[in-house]
Amino acid sequence: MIKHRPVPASLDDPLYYLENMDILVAWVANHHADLLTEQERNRLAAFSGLATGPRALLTRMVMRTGELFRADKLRYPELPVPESEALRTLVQAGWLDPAPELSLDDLFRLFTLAELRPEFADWLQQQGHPKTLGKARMRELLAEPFNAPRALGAWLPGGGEASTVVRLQDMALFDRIRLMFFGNLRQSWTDFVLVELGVQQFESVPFTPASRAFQQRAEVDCYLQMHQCRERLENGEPAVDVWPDVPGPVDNPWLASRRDRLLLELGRQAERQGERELALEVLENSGHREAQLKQLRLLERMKRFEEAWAIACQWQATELSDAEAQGLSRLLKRLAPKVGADQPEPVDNPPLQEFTLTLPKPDTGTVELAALQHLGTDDAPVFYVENTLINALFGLLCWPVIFQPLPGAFFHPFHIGPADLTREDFVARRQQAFEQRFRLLGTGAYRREILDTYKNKQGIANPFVFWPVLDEALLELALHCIPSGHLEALFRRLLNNIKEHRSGFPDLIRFVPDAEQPEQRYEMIEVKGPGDRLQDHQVRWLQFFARQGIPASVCYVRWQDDEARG
DNA sequence: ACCGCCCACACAAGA
DNA sequence: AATTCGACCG
DNA sequence: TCTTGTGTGGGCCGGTCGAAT
Ligand SMILES: [Mn+2]
Ligand SMILES: [Mn+2]
Repeated sequence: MIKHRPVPASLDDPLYYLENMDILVAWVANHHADLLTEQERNRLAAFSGLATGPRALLTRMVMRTGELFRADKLRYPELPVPESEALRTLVQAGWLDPAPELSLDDLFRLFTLAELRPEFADWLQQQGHPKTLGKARMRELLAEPFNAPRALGAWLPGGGEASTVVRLQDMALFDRIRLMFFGNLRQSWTDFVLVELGVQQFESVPFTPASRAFQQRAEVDCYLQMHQCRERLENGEPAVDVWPDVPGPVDNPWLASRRDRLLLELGRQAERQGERELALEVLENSGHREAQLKQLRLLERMKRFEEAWAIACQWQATELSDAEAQGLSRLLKRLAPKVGADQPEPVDNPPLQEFTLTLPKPDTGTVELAALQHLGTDDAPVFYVENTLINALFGLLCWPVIFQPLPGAFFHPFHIGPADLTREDFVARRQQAFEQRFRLLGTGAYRREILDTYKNKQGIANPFVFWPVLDEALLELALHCIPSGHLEALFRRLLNNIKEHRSGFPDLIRFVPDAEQPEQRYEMIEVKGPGDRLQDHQVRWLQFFARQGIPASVCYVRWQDDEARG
């Protein structure tokens, strides 16, 4: 029987992890063979040809961190053969290097302080260091004099024979197939297990065997190369050294936006490392909004006002998102006097509702909870929901649209949402389906629909639904109190830019189910403690609420004790 | 749905 | 000596 | 004083066990 969908192994099988690996390898060999080199295909075939014991042990190593392992730390009683025998086979078949060169760092990761201390005791004593050095300090001291890699026998001539260290040879290949299968490197073998355990549930969306994350090998290579760049940055490597290895501009929009984000991070690091010219170049090459703004701010700080002004003006002449307009107008306001231009006319932002509360400072709990306690009554209960409520109402109403089996949207059984969720054309590809769901808001059928979906899909992952904060009573209250016209306005803005508009909602929502006016049965409240301030995207939602007549306000909290002093 | 986001909070600098 | 941290596991 | 920018820290199954401080 041909498997159209990889199904995780039962955990009753003691070799469940091997079955999962076999499933993944077979899936890749069947559906991604054209993205592999001849050599890689042969290697995978050789893997599948290994006997159970060695294959299982190799899988265990692939699933663990790093490439180096002490043989005496590989203890897997479920194997059908002794570990030593499986190891021999793997060495003979070229999967393991039995005598790898180890750096000092490798050595210190593999062996404990107690094991290392006697080996370096004499040397440290000669240098006049105390015997009780910690592991990190000891490694620092040894780093320079012992910077050359050595085989284990040369590091530990005394006690070394008790232990062997092996190096996994083909980790890059296993990372590559994991990437091709999942379409990312954040998911892994453990996703199979979490599903079996019931910790995670994913919607079952049909996908054709032909649907996959990558169409060309060059795309996979590009992803892997950018991933390496990011890792190097995280390890503190200077931005100048990483920049030459960043792939050039790419056509694939998904990879292009990943590249934009990488360049933003690279630019940040460059700036922090004092490489201003590099930062400018890198940020200019990123299409990311924050990168563009950062480039302008850096020019401003370097007093290159004319340059910044020119770019900013050019940018402002294009179609701007709310966020761009917001960031750009702040810049233009500062730049105008520097270049002798007129102050740009201020955009007429609607005023926001505000009020101040003075509360006793609670010993425990957050400022949001303190405000909630104070504001909530039996007739007007208050909930601390932030983004979760509106997002959930949207996710539940539009469930079938979100999980519509479009080409390229789903390609393995472990998707939280469609792969193209934050891509430019996500909504356009589903416009009719969304409109159809929104029509339910006009007929009143949406309440039933949302509550039914809440019951039927309980616990199943959805990028808009955070299950632990929801319950039926909250949903019913929300559906009673929030007019459907408001919901439609909120949902349409959300769809307008999912990435930017799924967050920034106020902390609290207050329901007044018995209010006369249907428009006044609820109110959203953003709480700000002393020293906190509204974030940009919070302001943008609040301004939207104000323009739409959606009740919302900002609650500034002061602590009673501070006030006496202040 | 990309080791990233989504929040509050802390500190600095310039107007 | 007691606590914190992280790798590993199902 | 206000505004604005920037950097930080926590939390991501839950439990066990070894290692480090
Ligand atoms: Mn909040
Ligand atoms: Mn708040």
